[in-house]
Amino acid sequence: MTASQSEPAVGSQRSPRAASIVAAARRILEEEGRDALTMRRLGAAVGIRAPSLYKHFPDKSSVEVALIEIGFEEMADVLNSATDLDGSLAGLAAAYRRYALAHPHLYRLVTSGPLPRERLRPGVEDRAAAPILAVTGDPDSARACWAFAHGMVILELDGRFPPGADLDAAWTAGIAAIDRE
Amino acid sequence: MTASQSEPAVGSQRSPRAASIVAAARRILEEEGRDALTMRRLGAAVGIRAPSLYKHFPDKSSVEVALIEIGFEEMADVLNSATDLDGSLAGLAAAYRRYALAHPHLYRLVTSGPLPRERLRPGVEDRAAAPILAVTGDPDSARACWAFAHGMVILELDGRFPPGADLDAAWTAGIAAIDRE
DNA sequence: GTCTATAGTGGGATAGAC
DNA sequence: GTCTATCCCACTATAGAC
Repeated sequence: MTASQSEPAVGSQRSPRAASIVAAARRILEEEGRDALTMRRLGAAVGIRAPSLYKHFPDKSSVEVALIEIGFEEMADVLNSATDLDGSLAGLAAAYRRYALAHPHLYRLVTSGPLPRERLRPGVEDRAAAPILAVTGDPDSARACWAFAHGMVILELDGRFPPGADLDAAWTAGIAAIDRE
Repeated sequence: MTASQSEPAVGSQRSPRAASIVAAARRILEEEGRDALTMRRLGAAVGIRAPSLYKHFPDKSSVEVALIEIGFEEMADVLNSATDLDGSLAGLAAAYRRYALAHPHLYRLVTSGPLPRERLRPGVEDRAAAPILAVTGDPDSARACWAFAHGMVILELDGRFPPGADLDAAWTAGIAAIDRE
């Protein structure tokens, strides 16, 4: 603990300027999607020119990595809270879905495509996964459970279910199956 | 039936030139991924300049739509064959996974992001979904089942499971849960 | 730490000649 | 149906002045 002031754990260890850049990046991502997050757009959002951003971050992917870490941390918080309140698989699943639907573009950034694991702060990914493992018991069931939840969410976000589909019922059916374990 | 010769159902209703363009597009997609599929690259693969492609397709997305239709049709074939041979959920799931892993980039194109349903030949999507519905019985379970399978596949393709994860075991755990229904 | 200027790359698509 | 020439766009990133 070398920090001289209390501060949010998230985004850690950076200058205030860098923190405001990450905050702006998050705003752009969440409001307009991943393609809208460009260095020009990000510079404009924070009030400087794109090239100046490179004084704070070595490249664009470093900004994205910061966002991915935030997403994992928030997911960990959300799932831990759900477990504390409820303890049921259904409660955990509902919390997972709620977070993903509330932050679709951040969820996508965190869960889709290759993950630069070596650039993440250690343990960040595991802390988000822990609540699922805790409720299912074994790792294989946890992975199956996560795959189900991720599949449901990403198909919903992508509009892949038929227009009239009852997704609550599909979630319930899936959870019931797992729970019968 | 107005066709005067026997022909593969796939890619249908187009000039031979257009068919060869789609074939080349598929090759590029499968071998190098979606980003590699550009009009310049596609023209080169088929031996003409990019602008000439626009005599055969109105735009790039039309080529992609043709590929999506092919993907759906092949998936329908694969799942129907699995059902005919076996009839078990496990057999169906294995066929689903096998096809996706054999054609990762095509699978992604078909199942990820927004789907231009109105541009697809009618029924193409439903025919791929039918075998899953047939084995699960009700639509809610079918959607849960599909979400599980898609989640497992896409997380595997994206390298999202931990390096040592036993994915066969995770599949088995998920299928066992659904089967206990 | 900010700027301007710019390099370098690549993309989709159109016009008009042949 | 193919070509050349070209437009217009957008992006990441760097150089060098201030």
